[in-house]
Order: sequence, then structure tokens, then C-alpha cells
Amino acid sequence: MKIVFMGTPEFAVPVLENLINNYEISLVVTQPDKEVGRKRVLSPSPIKEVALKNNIEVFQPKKIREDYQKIIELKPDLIITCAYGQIIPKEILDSPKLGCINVHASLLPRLRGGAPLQHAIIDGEKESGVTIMYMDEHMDTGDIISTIKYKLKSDETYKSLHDTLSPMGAKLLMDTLPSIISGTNPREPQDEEEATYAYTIKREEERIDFNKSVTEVDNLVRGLFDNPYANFTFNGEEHKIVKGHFEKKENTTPGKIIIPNKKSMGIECVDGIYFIDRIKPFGKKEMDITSYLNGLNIDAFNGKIVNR
RNA sequence: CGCGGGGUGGAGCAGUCUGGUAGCUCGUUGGGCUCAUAACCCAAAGGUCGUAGGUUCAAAUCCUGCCUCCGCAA
Repeated sequence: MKIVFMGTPEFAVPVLENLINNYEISLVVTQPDKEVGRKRVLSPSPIKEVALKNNIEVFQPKKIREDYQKIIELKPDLIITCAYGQIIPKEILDSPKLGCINVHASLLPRLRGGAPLQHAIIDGEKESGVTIMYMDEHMDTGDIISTIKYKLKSDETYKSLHDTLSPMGAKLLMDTLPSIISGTNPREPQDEEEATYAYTIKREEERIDFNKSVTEVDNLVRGLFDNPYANFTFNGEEHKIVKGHFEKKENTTPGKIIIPNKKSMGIECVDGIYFIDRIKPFGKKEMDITSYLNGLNIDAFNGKIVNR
């Protein structure tokens, strides 16, 4: 049986590794190498590294929409994708006998799209999980094969959710694959009424709006940890909030900076104060708020409004 | 050669433009005050100013190379 795997980031690595350990993978398709970092070093995707380590052929089309003959000609029996990063053309979806299945990090039909992990937290979801489904021409709309649920912790972050769901998805695929291969798997259409979307986070959305509730601010901070972080403008420069906590309070002035002592700093939101525990100032390393305040002229900022 | 910001006692910063005794806010140690304290007062220790070279009577400060950390962009 010929299986093709398509994926790119770290999240897909356990999925591919488990596949390699249990099945024979004919081809790995991943995004082209990218120039990474300040030195612009041409670097392979995490998935490519795994493939190379296991001596599996790698295919990296720049535009899969135009460059997919290689996959068709291979006549795969099954294509498995996980966070590949490009829209896959119908010609590919139709080619394998057993179909094209996808490992998606949410409970579909909720959080369709490219950033389900972040949005699960930012949107204040109570639970998330992984879904394995057939792919169709639209974004994450295909029939559901299997699901595993995960209850979000109160201090869940993008990173912790990523690290939890990634191996969970790998295991779910292993558990589900035999039924797919034998053709005995369930196949449930998605309930369109329940669909929500998790679009890729735009730069502008990483900016904290203190005219929201402290819960929403906290969700954003955790949902964007540990990359790229939620930010706000302070002292003329962009600061990222690494970690924080909040207290409820009435009669607030959203955006007002509160520095009660040399050891803590918070910003008022609609229904409380969001205290910053760890901060990463522009061009600096992250540090705890006490250190940050040591080098700051507190009196010049206490009581001022932020983000203006 | 993508753009930009840093590296100053244990921590975070100022000082660099306009060279000339190394400073601030904390922390640490000792002492004092207090029923007590993360509060307050007094005192002390602790720095070859990232590194190599250059200019100069004199360099944290000006010039050059290098190392290293960080942000943007990809």
C-alpha cells in the first residue's frame, strides 16, 4: 500500500513519526525550505527533517495547485495530511483509492482553519481536541471519521495545548487508521450550524485591547504564548506580555496604568486590572515585572493611559 | 550582504551625542526602629563598562574588526 504524508510544522512531527513506525510511507510532501532568522539560513521544515532522517523521499512544491503531477503519478492508496500549509487541489484529493484524510487540531466543525490551537484559547473554548476527517475542496469541511476530546486547563497556553494535542492526534490516527484501510470507518458529515472559524492570527490581532474584559485579555495572552505573544504599546515601544494574572474591579478606566508599588504593574480593563507578571520589552529579553520596574521611572507612567 | 535595538557590580536601567573621579532603582550582608513586616532608617561589600585593536595626555564615551542577545521581516 502506498501512503503519502503531507505536513509541515512541529505539530505534525509526532504524527509522521508514528506513521513511519507502523506503516511504509512512500513520499513526504512539505513546504519548501525557508530562510529563517536574522541570518536567513535556508532551513527545512521539521517534517522534512524527519523524512530525511528516515530516508523517505521528500517533495516540496512551491505551489501545489500547479505542481502536483508527481503525487498523482505515484498512484497513492491513501494521503494523510496534517498542517501542510497549502490548499490541496481536487485532482489530488480524488486520486487515492482510500481518500485523503486530515488530522486537524480542533473538534470540527468548531474552529475550522489555520490557527485552531490559538483560537481555542483566545475564543475561550472550554474544550478542544483533534479530529480526523476526509478532505474536500473547502477548508476543513469534510466528513468526520474520528474525534478525541480534551478539556482545556485554566492556565492553558498555545504552547501547552500544542504539546498536548500533537501526540494526541498522532495516537488518534494510529487508532483510526486500521478502520480506514479496511473501509469500516464511520463517516459523519459536519453540522454546518455549529461551524466556527479559526483564521490565521493577523499581526493586528496580537495587540491587546484593554477595552475588553480581563478574561479576554488573559485569553489572548495565553493563546499567543510562547509565540508570537500578545503585545501593547508602552513608553513608545512595543512590549509583549509573557504572563499575567488579573483581579476584578469596578469603575475602571480601560488602559490606565496601575503601579501600586515597586513590584507590580497592571493595566485597567473594562471589568478589572490585568497585572503583568513577565514582560518582554522591545529589543530586550523577557524579564519579571519587578526587574522591569527597577529600571523604569515609575512616577512618569503611573496613572497614564496606555496604547496611545 | 534584508531592516533595526542591546551587551555598564547579582537583577533592571542611566551615563555615550558635547572624552577627564562609575551613578540610579532593587537585591545581598551587617546594624537600627517596630508586637511585627514584603514597610522605614543607617552602613558595607560588590564593576578589567561584551571582546580585540586604534586615536588621545586621558576612552564606558570617538574609530575599526569580532563575539553574543533581542525585535521586525521572511
